[in-house]
Amino acid sequence: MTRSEIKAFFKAMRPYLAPSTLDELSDCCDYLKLPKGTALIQEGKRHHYCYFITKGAVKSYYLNDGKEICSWFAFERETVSTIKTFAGQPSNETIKLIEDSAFIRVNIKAFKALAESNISIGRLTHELLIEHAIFLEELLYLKSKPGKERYQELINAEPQLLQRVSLTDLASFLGISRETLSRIRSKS
Amino acid sequence: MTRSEIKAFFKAMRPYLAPSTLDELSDCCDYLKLPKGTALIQEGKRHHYCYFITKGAVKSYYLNDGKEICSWFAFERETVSTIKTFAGQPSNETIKLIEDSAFIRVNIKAFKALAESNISIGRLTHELLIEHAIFLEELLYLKSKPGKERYQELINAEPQLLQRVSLTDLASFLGISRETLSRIRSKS
DNA sequence: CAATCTATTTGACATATGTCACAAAAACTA
DNA sequence: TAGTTTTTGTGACATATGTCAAATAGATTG
Repeated sequence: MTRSEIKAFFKAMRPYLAPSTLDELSDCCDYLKLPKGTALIQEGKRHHYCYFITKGAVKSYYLNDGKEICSWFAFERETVSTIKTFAGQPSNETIKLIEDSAFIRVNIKAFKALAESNISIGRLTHELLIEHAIFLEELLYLKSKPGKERYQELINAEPQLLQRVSLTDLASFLGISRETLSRIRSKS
Repeated sequence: MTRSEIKAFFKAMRPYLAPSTLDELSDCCDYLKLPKGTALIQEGKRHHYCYFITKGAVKSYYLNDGKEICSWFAFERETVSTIKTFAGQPSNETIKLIEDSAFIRVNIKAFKALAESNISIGRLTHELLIEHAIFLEELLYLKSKPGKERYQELINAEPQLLQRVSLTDLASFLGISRETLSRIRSKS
């Protein structure tokens, strides 16, 4: 992916970013492709990058009694990091690729420095934080419902999930057992 | 509460705020006392203020099939708003006082304008957003556990909750029925 | 393509939790 | 304080969900 493609990516994401801002931003970025199964961020470790998915898919999870609990999935054009990473603290989640994927990667320190010197990048990080919080609130709302409704609402809102996420991961995300998910699906 | 008490409140909250910044900030604030039961923010409506609790307690909830589902509680020195309110959108939660309470109130537009003109207020709003996101992630983590553990971890982390929150609200927050909470409590 | 491995489905069963009804306790109110 | 309302606790029961084991389907590899 060329530098001008990186700029086009951010321009599509936030049309308000001026050409000079896109120059500054893309200077801090690099591009990388990684195979399915790679861990982008690991539970318990500090990381220094924020990622934007240009192709592929990831899941975020943490371990509870040795069992993976999925907290979310992300796909093309979505921003991927953990808030703890953003805050400079060790992550409490692992982010792993569930497909061969490609990312634009930004160093968080450089990103924050830019945000302080360039007001529209400041606006971008502010908006990313607000969107992340809204996303988390929607997750909480979803998770407050009974399992059956959780599945149906989710599939209604994002039918493409079923094509790209294993039912095992989906069940753990929904907070129900694989078997229960299978039964919910066979009845509807 | 006098203007200098308001300044002292923010100074205690963020020691990095300079006297001149505290002046600017406190100019946008007012102070108000409200009785138990008052709704600070209502589901479906747009609101224009962010609150800081100086005394008292609130709960946030939304309705599902006519039933209240508590999403969080907040107490002295905590910041109270909804992220949707912050984003200028109608709130999807109602925030109601569960004790007679007192607040410092800031107009969100003025707060955001200050954040753009004064870099340390910008830092403050940025930090508030990050803390809110971390708070939501911890809630999600808590809610991914079985009901019994949710209760025990919560009471372990915040024993004072039991003194200030009704068991009905606590059960709805934990996502279990009142009766189940009562049984969990009587066994432990 | 056969062989192997992984993911998903199904059955049987135990258990946790919700619901409803009612009792007891506590908090308000006049 | 007595009466009323609200909150909390208990019992009985139905049901949803988890767990374990095994079968089936699907994917991957040589």
